[in-house]
Formats: sequence, structure tokens, C-alpha cells
Amino acid sequence: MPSGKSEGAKRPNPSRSPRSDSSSKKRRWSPEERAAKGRRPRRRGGVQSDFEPRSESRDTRRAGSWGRSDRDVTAQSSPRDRFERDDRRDDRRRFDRDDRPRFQRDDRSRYDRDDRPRYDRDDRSRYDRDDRRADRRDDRPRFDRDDRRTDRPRFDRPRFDRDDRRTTRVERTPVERTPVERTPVERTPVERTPVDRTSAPAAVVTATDFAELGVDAVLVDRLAEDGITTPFPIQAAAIPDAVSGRDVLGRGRTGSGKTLGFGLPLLTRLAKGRRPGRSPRGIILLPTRELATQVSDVLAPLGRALGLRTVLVAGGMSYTPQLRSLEQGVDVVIGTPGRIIDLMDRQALELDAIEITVLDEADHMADLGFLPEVTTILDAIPADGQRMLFSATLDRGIDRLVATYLTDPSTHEVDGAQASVDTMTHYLLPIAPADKKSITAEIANRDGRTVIFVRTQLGADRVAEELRNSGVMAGALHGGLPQGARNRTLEAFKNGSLPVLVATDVAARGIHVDEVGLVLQVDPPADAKTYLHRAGRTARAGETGVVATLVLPDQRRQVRRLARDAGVDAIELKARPGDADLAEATGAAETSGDYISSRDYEKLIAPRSDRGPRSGNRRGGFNRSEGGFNRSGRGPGGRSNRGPGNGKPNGKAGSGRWSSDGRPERTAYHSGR
DNA sequence: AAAAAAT
Repeated sequence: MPSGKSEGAKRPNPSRSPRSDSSSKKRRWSPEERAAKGRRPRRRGGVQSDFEPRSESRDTRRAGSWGRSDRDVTAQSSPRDRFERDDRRDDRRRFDRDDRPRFQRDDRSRYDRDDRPRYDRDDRSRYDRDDRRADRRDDRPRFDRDDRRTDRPRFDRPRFDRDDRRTTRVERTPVERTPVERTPVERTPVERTPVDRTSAPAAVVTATDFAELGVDAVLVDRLAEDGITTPFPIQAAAIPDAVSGRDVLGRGRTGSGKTLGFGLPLLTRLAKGRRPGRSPRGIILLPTRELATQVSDVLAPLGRALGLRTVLVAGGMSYTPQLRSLEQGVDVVIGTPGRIIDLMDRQALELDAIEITVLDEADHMADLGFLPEVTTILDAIPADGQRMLFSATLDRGIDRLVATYLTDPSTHEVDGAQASVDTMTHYLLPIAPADKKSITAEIANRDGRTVIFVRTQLGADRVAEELRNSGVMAGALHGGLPQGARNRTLEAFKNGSLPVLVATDVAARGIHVDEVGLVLQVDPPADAKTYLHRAGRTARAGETGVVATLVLPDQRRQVRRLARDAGVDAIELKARPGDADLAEATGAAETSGDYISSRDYEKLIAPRSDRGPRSGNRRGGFNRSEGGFNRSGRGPGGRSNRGPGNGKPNGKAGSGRWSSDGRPERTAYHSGR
């Protein structure tokens, strides 16, 4: 087998492995050879692309034009375009594949590898993995997967739907669903699209109290006891249709009162058509346990006033109370998808008597990670019932759910998906990477409640710990914590003993805490929707609030764009530690540096001495009765680590039971100096 | 990436 062109040496190129029969591998043609044989130049896998003959002179290429397609030339002529494209993976890939000059490529990868990300990335991914494994490894994934597989067939159907949806949507929906019982009278065509798009809600709101909206008189009285007499815009808009039994899509900005928007009509309708039987007739699905708990806390007392029983069905909590409630019979299930399916599998929960279904944070529930479970539940619910989807950001993502599960919904949007313009101030804070920790600490050290958002669970733990090391009392909240710790941390934050909450996006949506004066995004949000939801933890129900986002040099473009997409008019303010500007904008204050031991923190979050789940009479999200609280702890054992005098019997803290719920004692004893 | 069920 003569090898094409010998260079004198007989040995094959040592870098090429021999074939299995130990004959030498065929040598690649050089570009010139390829050309001579009428082949097109190789496009990948070789070094030759740089030597490819081109029309442009070398100088031209050096000047930055690697393009030979019109596209690239265009891109080159508009630097802005080029950069924007550069941000996107697809394009990056395209550049790689094509003939991007080598120096560019090397440049980038060297930057990636060496500079910023190295320990960041390595550390993080390693920890993340471990973290995840610790959380999930042995038990969950296998089941999850199996579960999902069984879901898939069911889930494939919607995909099928997707193609059909546009054309057959109108005919198809009625066919699949059994004819609706509701009388046509209730569905006046005129009411079909009462979209209230207005930033001046008062002009549109006609009803001045809940009774006029059709809410049950008992509920109206009960609400009045709490001082709730005037409906918020989203409530005024959505409640009448919802009470009449129509399917509803509701969008109202964060903190605008959506919970009552669907809760009141749900309870009103169930109270009206009382029906014997133990199976629940209403169900409300939510994406996080905290949110489910909160909604349950709001609606349980209202339901009780009507003689309607509710049950909170969410993971991480004891089965027994949930099972017992279901056994005794409940009217409304409020919960998260996983445990609901769990109890369905155990035959403890039947959904075949459900008349009203609500998806809160519906766009999130339509996310890929949630959709299978959500559809599993929706498929188990009789098709002729009423369905309501609510969120601050209702976007196209819910189309499939709407097409499959809703009939002729009426849509109510109030103030669109935007942040409230007049009560929220947004800052983008470009900072130097080296300042990130100290600026975070200074901002967190402000007076009042602060929520800090980070991207990962590990990040939440780390930032909270760093803050305590700088003398700022802060606690982490994320899905990797035991449920008990999650509850107690949030409770401490609500009652004021914990001024700073460092959270993942588990707390991005829906969670209501009064008087959160500032939201600080240490990691930028994943998208504009997340920006809005995170921001919505402040400036709730008429309060004012500040949203500050730290921006590292290479995040500027991305974050500006996010803010723009979120419809936010943000002020950019370059920040250095100690800046007067920063202090004025955010209330940032120099930290004491007096480190707070993990022990002092654990005391703060320690389990209450009286066991048992939550006492039923906890006030829900709509009270504004919280008093003030002390600022961050100053110094080890600082007095402010104790709860404030707000009546919480927290005295028995130090019980040491904290470690018993499986959380390893942190070795926080490396002081930052 | 996070969240959501644990036997």
C-alpha cells in the first residue's frame, strides 16, 4: 500500500494511531491536494482552515474580517451586532466551526480558562455536584426518572397538540373535553375579552367593595375584620368572571393581590354549591412549599369562616396531618405538585370531584421542569371544571396549558407584567470583582429588611456566611435545606429577628414579607421575568422599595438588557465600597467586621421548643402589623441576635436541636482576617 | 440553575 507522498521517512506520523490490522492510516490530503482532486476544502478537524486560500489579503483579515459570507461582513460593519451575536452560543459555535482566525479563538479560551472563572468555576461545579448528590443521589433521581417516563406518553400528546393547536384549537378543545355544564348565559360574548390595560386602575375599577364583585357576604365580613375592604385592581377585574364560573387568565404585577383574586371566587363558589362527600372540590397548585404555605395561611381562615376545610399538601412536611385531613374530608387542597402526586399514588387523595383548579405562578408551572407533574395532576381532574391561571408574568409559555385545559378563558391584565413604576427604584451597580464581597456586606448592613438573591444553593450558604463573618446577621434560604430550617429561617425573617435573607430563586416568586426595603441581586437573574419576580419582593402593596443589582464588568451588557426587557428604568451607579452615593441610594453602611459565629446564628434559627407543625392561626400575607427590628448583629453575642420584643416566645433558643435535622455544623471559624 | 416526593 504505497503511501501517497513520502517525505523520506517510512514511519507513519506518530501522532496517528495505526489501524487495527496495524497497517498505517491513510494520510490526509493537504488542502492543495484536495483542490487538485476537485474536493472542497476541509471545514473542520484540521488546521488547514487558516491556510485556506482566500480572496482577502492577510491584512484585511487581521483587521478583523474573518468573514467571507455577507453575513459576517455585515456583522463586522456593525460592532454592536457583532458583540451581541457573540454572546449567543449558536453564533459562537458557528464562528468556531468556520474560519475564525486562530488568534481570536485562542484568545477567548485562554481568557476563559485562566482568568476569572478558574476557581470560580472549578470550585462551584465541584461543590455543586457534591451538593446535589448529597441531596438527591441515592433516592430521588431514579424515581424521578421512572416517574417521568410514565408521564412521557401522556406528555407526548401535548406535543402532538402543538402542531394542531393553531388550526384545530377551536374545534378540538370542546371535543376532547366533555361538554361544559355551564350555561351559555354565564358566558356573555361581550365579556369575552375584558382586558383592563391601565396604569391608572382607579379609573377602571367600578366596584368599591368585594360584595359588589360577587364575593360571599361571609367572606366580605371576614375580610373587613382584617381591614381589607377595597379590592385591588386585579381583584376587581378578575373576581366577577371567576365567580361566574368562567375560566380565567389573570395577570397582575407582583404584590397586587392575586391570591385573593382567585381565592375569594374559589371559596365563594364552593360555599354556594355545597355538596356531600369527602373528596376535595377545589385545588390550588403552587411552585414552592413556602408559597403553598403562605396561600394556605391566607385562605384557611377565610375558608373556615364558610365552613370550608383546606389542607396544605406539600413536601418536606409530615404525612400524618395531611393524611388525616384528607381522611376526614377537605374542600380545598393547596399544595405543590410532588406531594400531591405522591398522595394520589397512595390513594389518599382523589381528584375526581374537583370543580375548580387554580395554577398560581402559572408560567413557572409551565416550565419544563414542572410541566410533566402539572399535566399529570390536571389530567386527573375532571375536564368540565373551572380553571384559573394566575401570574405576574403570563407569557406565551402557558399557551399549551391554556389550549389543552382551558375553555374560552377571560383574560384580565392589570398593569401588565411590569414592575410598579412609581414605588420601585432600580439601580444597576457596576462594581469591580474584588469589591463584590464588601459591597454586598455594606448594602446588607443597611437598616430594615433586605432580601439578597443569588444563583445557587451553595452561593446562598456562602454569601450568608460571609455576611455573618463581616458582622451582618444573615440567613440562607434554599431548597437544599431541611424543610424545618426553611420554615424557621423564613419565620425569623418575617418576625424581624433576621434582617437579611440570602435566597435562591426559591424565594423569587410570591413570597410576601412586609417592609422589605431592598432587594439586592448579587447574581444577575436568569431572565427578565425572574428580574421582575425577585424585584417584586419589595415595594409590596403600596410600599416603596429599592432593587439593586451588582454588575460585574462582563455582565454589563447582559444586565442592561435584562433591565430593559423587564421594562425597568434603572439608574446606573458605579459603586466602590464606602461611596456616599451608594449609601444614599441603598442605605449601605460600613460593616463592623465583628464576626457573628455560626452558633449565634443557629440560636436565632433554632427550632421552637414547642413542637408540632404550625399553629393554625398564623396570620397570612396581608397583615402589616410587624413592628420594627434591630439592625444586624454587632459583634459576637450582640444583643440584636435575640429576637426583638415582638412577643415571639423565642427565649428557649440554644436548645442545640438544630444539628439534629441533619445539617452539618459549619466550620465557620476562619475569621475573615 | 432551581424547584418539586420520598420509600
